Amino acid sequence: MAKISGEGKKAKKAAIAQKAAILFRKRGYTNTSMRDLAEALHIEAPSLYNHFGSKGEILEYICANVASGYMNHIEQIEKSTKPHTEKIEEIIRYHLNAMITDFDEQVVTNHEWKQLPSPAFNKHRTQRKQYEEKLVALIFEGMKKGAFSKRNPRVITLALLATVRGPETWSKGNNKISNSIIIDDITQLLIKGIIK
Amino acid sequence: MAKISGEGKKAKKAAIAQKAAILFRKRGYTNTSMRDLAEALHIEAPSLYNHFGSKGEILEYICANVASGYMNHIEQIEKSTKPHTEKIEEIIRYHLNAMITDFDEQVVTNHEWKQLPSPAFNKHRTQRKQYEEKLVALIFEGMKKGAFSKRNPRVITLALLATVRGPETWSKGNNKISNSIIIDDITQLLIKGIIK
DNA sequence: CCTACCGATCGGTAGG
DNA sequence: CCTACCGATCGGTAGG
Repeated sequence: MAKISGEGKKAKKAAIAQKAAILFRKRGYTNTSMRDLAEALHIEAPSLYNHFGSKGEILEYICANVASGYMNHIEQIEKSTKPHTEKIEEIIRYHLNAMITDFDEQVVTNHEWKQLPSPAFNKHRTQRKQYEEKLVALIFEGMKKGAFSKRNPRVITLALLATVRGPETWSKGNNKISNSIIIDDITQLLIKGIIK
Repeated sequence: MAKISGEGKKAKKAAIAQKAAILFRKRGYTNTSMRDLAEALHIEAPSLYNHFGSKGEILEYICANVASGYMNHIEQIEKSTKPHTEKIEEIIRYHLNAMITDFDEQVVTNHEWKQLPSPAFNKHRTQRKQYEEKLVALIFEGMKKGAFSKRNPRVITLALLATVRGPETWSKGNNKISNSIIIDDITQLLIKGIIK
């Protein structure tokens, strides 16, 4: 008798979400039907509803995972006593590394989170706002301490967050460039631009 | 008797595309139906087909306008004899200014160009690639001349293009920040990061 | 620019 | 996990 709940169920759920992330990234969330996703998993569309209550819940699963990764990381950074330049550098590297290693989930979250169903949408939006505020505070502190050039801390924060999304648009042809060069060059560009 | 062709026709076409850009940006291209667009224009959906052959042609109209703006600008820059730092600064400022003044069209083009119908898709992709190559060349020259820090020119190009898209994600709440601060702070961040 | 309408496809449910 | 199926909505056409 096969297990119908527990570990097997959770693993199947994760497998569905992983495949969904690939399709959602390639074709977009709205352009990917539950039939497309089912076909990629070699099952029929209604079977998906044994694992997720709706299409929106699959997106929610993906976005929540990504968001909690970022929140956990920045909370760790806040606790540390490192200089601000190092803190910002670690955050930049976390973003770039996440973008490269969890490419599909990251891109889908950034592009499609506004299509999250209602309660999940508000929760996710709040998390993004909280993350942004933590980063603004870190950058503002660095400016006050004289480590960073004095500019509008919110503009710098949003520019940093935009830059670090760069690998999103990388085409296959650019993949000749190694991950470490991508991470190092972008990190240095940003740090050099931010510090005094 | 109303004119049924010429200037009036062209103006109506532009008006449809402008409204479409607003809706496509807010809800996404796929999530905006021809009925939604028609309603916003106070006409019936089938009437739209007197101005555009398909939904895809509306997207094509928007993306082609944006693309030609960028191509014309960089070709002007290539012709000039200014130092490389000034050239790059002008390009950065063009991007930021375009993003702020043609917000909807710019965001829609960046987010939805991959949904362009087949011939337009290939044309637009080629234009983006050409633009990218021109920018890589400019940055590589600047590095060779010793004006810019030596890094992978393609990584720097793609990071620059990502950064300059920052205002895309600006929320209304951040609009307390003036456009000139946004443009100046991001330009300075990037130039400082790029130069030697 | 409108009314009337079509075939295709969608997310999701019933029932097993 | 499947078959059978539904109501809603979509892009687009016919014909005026």
